[in-house]
Amino acid sequence: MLSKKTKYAINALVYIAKNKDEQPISVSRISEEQNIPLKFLESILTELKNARILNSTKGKYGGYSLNATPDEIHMAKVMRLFDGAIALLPCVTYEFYERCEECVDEETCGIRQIAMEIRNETVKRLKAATFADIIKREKKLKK
Amino acid sequence: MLSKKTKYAINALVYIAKNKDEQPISVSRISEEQNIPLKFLESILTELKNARILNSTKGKYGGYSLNATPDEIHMAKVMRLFDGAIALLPCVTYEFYERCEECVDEETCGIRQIAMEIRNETVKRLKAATFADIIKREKKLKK
DNA sequence: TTATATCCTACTAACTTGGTAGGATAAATA
DNA sequence: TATTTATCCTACCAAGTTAGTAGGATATAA
Repeated sequence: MLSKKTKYAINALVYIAKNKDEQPISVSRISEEQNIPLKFLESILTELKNARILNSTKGKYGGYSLNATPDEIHMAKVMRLFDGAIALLPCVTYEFYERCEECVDEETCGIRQIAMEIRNETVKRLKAATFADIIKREKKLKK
Repeated sequence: MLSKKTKYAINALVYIAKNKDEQPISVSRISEEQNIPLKFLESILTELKNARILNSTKGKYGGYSLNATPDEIHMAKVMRLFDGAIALLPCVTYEFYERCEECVDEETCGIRQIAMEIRNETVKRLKAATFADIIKREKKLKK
């Protein structure tokens, strides 16, 4: 399950991407429009900025803007940032690899292969889910 | 990520399935062979029994045995029992459905479709991952 | 100088995870 | 029938995570 943090981040990013003509957009505006607690959202956007997914400008009329085009940012990136590994087992993750403590022998583990197949399929789809794609899907559904 | 509980459960079930000629198998034997804390394993096997995945026989020479053939029990069942929903969003799970609080409009949500596609693919693979299949894979890897 | 932004540090309540402790109950066998 | 060896059942607990809140420092446009 995605954490609230990840879901808030995705909603905020979709909102910023949709309103790209009015960037930068302030935290308070996003908070009101998307119903996300202000202070919590603040910390989320700071993390997105530190991960170079967003840019920030301080001071009056400041706020956040995308640091790339919507087709360059995808769900896998956001999920990894806030929730960590995507895979079912730590021994099949690429960016967060760790041995499975419960595992007697990684090489002959019967569920490792299965977890790897699921991971590959899932990551492929999450990388295809760019914010451009998400917005396209929303528009299609609204018709 | 799978919880330790789920991983212990899978390891215990694989062990019981592999040694089906010696059933019932006691908690203490599984605990020693698979390096799972005794009391914790006890509670796990009780849950598996309540879910009718295992049978138990009390008293001397008692223990646990499978309540079905290894090709009838799969990973999806065990994961749902201990970790709950498999999907990324509560609004696309079949057995644990809930509205997404953060969602403004479920019908036009751009990430719901994506989550549903991933869920379908993942569940399909987890249902194919029966204990017969897991053991087959292990044997193949040991060669 | 003032209004309005982000930035930064610290705290916290509630929940989940990964266990442990201790005894009640049931059945096989001597 | 007593003993041994299982499961069954209730209660507890430490550590970590999640979803926030509080309060002020800092930067910038007008």
